[in-house]
Amino acid sequence: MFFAYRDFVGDPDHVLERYQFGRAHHRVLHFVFRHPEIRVADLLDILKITKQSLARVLKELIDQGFILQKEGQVDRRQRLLAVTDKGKALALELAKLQTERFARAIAQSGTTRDQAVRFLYAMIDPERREDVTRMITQADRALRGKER
Amino acid sequence: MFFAYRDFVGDPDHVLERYQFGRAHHRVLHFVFRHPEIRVADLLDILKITKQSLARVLKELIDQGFILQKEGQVDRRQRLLAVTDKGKALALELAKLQTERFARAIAQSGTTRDQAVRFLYAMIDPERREDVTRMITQADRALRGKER
DNA sequence: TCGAATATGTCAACATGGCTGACATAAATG
DNA sequence: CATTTATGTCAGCCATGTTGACATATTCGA
Repeated sequence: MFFAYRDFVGDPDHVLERYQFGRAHHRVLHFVFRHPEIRVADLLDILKITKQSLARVLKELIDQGFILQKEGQVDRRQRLLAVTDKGKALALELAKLQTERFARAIAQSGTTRDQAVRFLYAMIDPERREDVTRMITQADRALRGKER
Repeated sequence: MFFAYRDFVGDPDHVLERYQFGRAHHRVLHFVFRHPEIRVADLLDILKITKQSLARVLKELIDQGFILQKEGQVDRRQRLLAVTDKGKALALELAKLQTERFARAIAQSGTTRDQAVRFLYAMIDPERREDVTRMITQADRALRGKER
């Protein structure tokens, strides 16, 4: 698990160096990409970090034009986050590396995609699985928000 | 993968707090446990960190009596590392948490242990897989060393 | 046997990405 | 209008990684 994860995050790490970014930037970019118009508070909730930690990383992503903020129309206190075209391109480039590794691993191991996914999912704390599903499938508060 | 790994290392993290240890200590303890009489250089090679980074963590593990050093008989420059009984107990306690999670995940996902292992293995960079196997199976330079 | 290479330790400075606490501002809400 | 909420920001701390430089003991090769 340790080595699999190390190499899994290794591919993106190389690309991120080009922009002087680290893994923290990747995570932020990823979830903002998956959740257009996400609120800062919800992003913090997903990442389980403090807003002070997020601030530094987010600022760099915004400064370099990968993410932009806009005022919420409904609630103007909110700064809704979304990736720019540039951000989308990078997010996709990074995701591609990881999904390719994943696909290769499945092919080489003779497992099915479904089994691998179910196994990884089952490694997560039971009480967190639902939350994780929501985060991944982005059937998120972009939708839930509208019901509020 | 991100969430699975996060929770996978989460269990040990709680236990390690008791001793004011972090993940770095866990990794060192784990590999020293798996490789009795490992040389410092080989440990650095496994962990892929610098000796300065290792030094701090290792010192704490030695000071608190989890690991001990002894002079190599063959080469007296070497400081061979091994866990104490106390270190063994902690290593086993931590390993138990993770193997239990692993076993549960396998049972719940309907995958076989073999498939899950092969999948994780296949996630590793092909050129590193052999090394990783050696590290895990501890058919290590404890043996290889004798051939030198 | 002596000089070079090796194994390890250690000092100092620095980067990254977490953390806490405190406080500011603007907007929403009861 | 007072309070709560969403966000931002300042300042300092911690863990764990990095590089570079240098010290010491020991082994090894010419």
